[in-house]
Amino acid sequence: MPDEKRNKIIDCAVEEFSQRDFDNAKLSNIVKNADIARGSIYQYFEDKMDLYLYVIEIIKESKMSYLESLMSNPMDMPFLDLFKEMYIAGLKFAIDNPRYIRIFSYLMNSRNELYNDIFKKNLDIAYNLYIAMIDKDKRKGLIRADVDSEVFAKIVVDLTVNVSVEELSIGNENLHYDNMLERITQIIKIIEQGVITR
Amino acid sequence: MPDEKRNKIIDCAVEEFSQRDFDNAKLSNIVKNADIARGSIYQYFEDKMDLYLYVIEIIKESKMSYLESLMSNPMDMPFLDLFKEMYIAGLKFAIDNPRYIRIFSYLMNSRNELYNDIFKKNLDIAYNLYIAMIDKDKRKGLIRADVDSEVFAKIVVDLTVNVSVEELSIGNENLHYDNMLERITQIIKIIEQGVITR
DNA sequence: ATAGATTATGACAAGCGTGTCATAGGGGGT
DNA sequence: ACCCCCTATGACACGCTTGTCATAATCTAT
Repeated sequence: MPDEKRNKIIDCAVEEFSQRDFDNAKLSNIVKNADIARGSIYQYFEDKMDLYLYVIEIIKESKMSYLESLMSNPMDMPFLDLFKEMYIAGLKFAIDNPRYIRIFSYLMNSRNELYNDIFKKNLDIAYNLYIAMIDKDKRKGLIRADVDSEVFAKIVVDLTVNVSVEELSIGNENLHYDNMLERITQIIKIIEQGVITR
Repeated sequence: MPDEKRNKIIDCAVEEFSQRDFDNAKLSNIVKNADIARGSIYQYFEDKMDLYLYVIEIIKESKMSYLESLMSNPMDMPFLDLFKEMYIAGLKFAIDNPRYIRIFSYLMNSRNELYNDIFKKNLDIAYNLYIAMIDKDKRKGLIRADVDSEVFAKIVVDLTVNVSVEELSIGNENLHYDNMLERITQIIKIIEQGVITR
């Protein structure tokens, strides 16, 4: 399990899976870049899928570390504050780990069972958490009672999902922290106040 | 070019491409379902990609027919009215053509050159049109001047893109017109008025 | 130094896909 | 009835991939 070589394999796997989706990623490229024999990979991993899942696990853990501080007690802050913090955390993660984002992007877009296992589940959890928080804010009088909680939560989920993935996968180079911070501020302003003249 | 058989091929191609992305779609399945010989397909189409692009073209035309009435003079109506109409048109298209939606979904998520050619270009056009319309509404006093036009346009594009694709690709069966109409009404309400207590 | 166990290697088998092509089949005109 | 042209056919060549496995190299313990 522990190994210098293992890490090289994983690094090259991350590189390959960030350039091609699972089906199109080639073990041959990975072994070539890692400078090992084809057979060696099977010393460390069951098969291609096993290697892939290992990479996914690493990414999930990394992403979690960015969100940890927020998730400790999410119900303590107003929903829109949490949204902003999560957006920013996701942004930092994306900036720090562009390869991870591309891998997630491919996975998210594959829409197969894997997607459901890894993503959909978490999005549903977030969606339901959001609804609960929105309802709490309604009771506190922070959010208007006539706003549809589910629709609002869905909008937020949609926007969150699109953040990093879209920016990076299009090969956008102007993903700078300050630009993005300005953008999330504007998004939240629109969500808070709406767009029409009052 | 004109043929009964050609239509059968196309129908089976639509079926196959709606179940698998381009790479995973198999010509073998198409010819099997169309009940023709493998070689026959090459009588009508250059290769797999040629067939695919033909299908994409059909879908684009179909989608256009749903949007046509709206696009005649889009600048005549307030932006949010146009957004609502487009959302509804997209919805009708999705309900009428679930297979087309899945094909588009796969393409949209592939994020390769093809995506850029077929999708990105159109989204950029829409995005810029939206910005122009938002600015016009600002001048008319319908939309507040302090709203960031680009961010607003981007939110709308994001939401529009996600409509049909997301609903259908997740295999959602509760994509009913009335539900969706209610939803877009709520979305627009949030965008118009915001969510915070005033 | 040596035996034995563990790990590395890369040629190769097996599978699966597309696109081809020699051959067969079908009209329509004479 | 015959010929000719055009379309249909499906076996097959070719390419590309993953995972295997006999063999070689390396390490470890005595």
